[in-house]
Amino acid sequence: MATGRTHRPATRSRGIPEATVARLPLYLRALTALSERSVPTVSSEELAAAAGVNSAKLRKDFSYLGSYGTRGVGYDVEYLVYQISRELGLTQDWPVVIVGIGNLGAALANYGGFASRGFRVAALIDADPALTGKPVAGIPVQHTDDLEKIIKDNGVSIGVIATPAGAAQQVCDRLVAAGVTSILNFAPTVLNVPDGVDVRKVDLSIELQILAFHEQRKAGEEAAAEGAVPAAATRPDSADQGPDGDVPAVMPA
Amino acid sequence: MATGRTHRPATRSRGIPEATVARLPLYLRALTALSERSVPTVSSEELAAAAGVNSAKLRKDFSYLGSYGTRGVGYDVEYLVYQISRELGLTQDWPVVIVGIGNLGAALANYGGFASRGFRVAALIDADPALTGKPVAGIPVQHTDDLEKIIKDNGVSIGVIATPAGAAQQVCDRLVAAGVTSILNFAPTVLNVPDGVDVRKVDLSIELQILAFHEQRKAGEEAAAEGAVPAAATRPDSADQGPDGDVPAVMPA
DNA sequence: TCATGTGAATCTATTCACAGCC
DNA sequence: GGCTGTGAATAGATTCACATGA
Repeated sequence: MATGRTHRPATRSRGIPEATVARLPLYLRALTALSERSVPTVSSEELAAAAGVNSAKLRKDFSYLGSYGTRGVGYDVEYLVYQISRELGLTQDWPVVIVGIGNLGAALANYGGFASRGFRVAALIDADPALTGKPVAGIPVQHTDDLEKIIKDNGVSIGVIATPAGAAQQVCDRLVAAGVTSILNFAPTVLNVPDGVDVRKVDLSIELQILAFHEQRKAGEEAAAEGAVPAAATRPDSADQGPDGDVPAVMPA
Repeated sequence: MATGRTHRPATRSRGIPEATVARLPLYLRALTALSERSVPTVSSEELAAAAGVNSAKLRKDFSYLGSYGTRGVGYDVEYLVYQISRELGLTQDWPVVIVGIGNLGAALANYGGFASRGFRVAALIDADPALTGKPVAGIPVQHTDDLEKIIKDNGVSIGVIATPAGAAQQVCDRLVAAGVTSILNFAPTVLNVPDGVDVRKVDLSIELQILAFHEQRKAGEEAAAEGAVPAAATRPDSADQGPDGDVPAVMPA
């Protein structure tokens, strides 16, 4: 543990940039891997490589947390793991509910990453009475009717929405009314929430569309490198795909 | 379709900011919903509200695509749907493979959003021989051994990785070697890829950790508003969660 | 000597505010 | 009159480059 400081930088955690916060979990994961291999210290260069960022960015990020490194040496792995965990609030237990136990909800319930690092699946909730009582990942599914009670009894402040798009806003409203203040949304919808509630979204089709944009650009550049064809589809298989509206349900809940 | 322009702004699509690209799918979704309700035109204000952004940002975003609106009126819904689809490369067909058909892979295969909007699940691939031939979402799972052939036969350039963390880099390397140039990674690992290959990642535990950070801050501010307790856990249920290493497998593949 | 920590410079993104056009 | 389109202003993030201190 090397540097046994007392620390506590007074006006702590004030104004850590959002971009930095979003990278802390990445650093933490890389550090945890090092910790498991019993690596005692790591340089910004090495850690940055493991986390897939450049070292200047990493050092700047850490500078917002405090001076946790040793010049000429690097960072103490265990100490950093602890500091970042604390900064992220992972030294406490966060009960989480998952609403919508379809394919995706079940996958999330089974996801090992939940159990580790401070998160605990407190309950699974679904609107389908046929699912009520059935265990998924060892946890019996409860009915949506009891949502408010479940939230309150378990002191849940983080909710995961894995329902179809059509149900998401309604579920969201009920979660918020019951006291949830952070939501991870897997449904392909924009959620409206009051101030003070954080929403993060995970959207498969958005990610794919972003990739498609870059793919198209690559194809266009190849063509440009050869010559001609200024602004049209370049791939031979360019076809007009079926109609189909968007707003696809994630899965039946 | 209102404005029947010829368009094609010469040096098109040059330098659309990444942040704008990431929002285009959002606009497209909102526009598609309007289109289904047969709404003919929409103002930046209305569309921005539907997409969950502010109108200045939306107008600026659209300005990178060209001048597709009408002053004093707004935007023609159908026309914009087409322009954004084209910009994103969704007027062509993108065959996609999913590697790792566990809980999550199956959820993705069943996800309706794939089929719509230009993406087609060309193949499902898994390393488990017991799965080979079994249909998931109506598509028979193929064995990893045939990965290269599958990629080439189908002209796949976009791959989705839903394997455990330990297998992800290896799968990634094979996909890239076989010609895939865009990867959507659900495994909790940093993937190393050569230049010219795009990777986007979807990471549940990172999202949760970011939410936990903000939750903790909220709790801290509440406490501060009352007085005292400068920098410690505030929740009554603050507990030191079990040890457990990170790097959790998404599911068996 | 070596790698951190950080001001300064740069690049990117957002917001403002209004000219331009329907 | 009303809404788009966009320069200019601001805010935020990244990168540079080096002083600082173990």
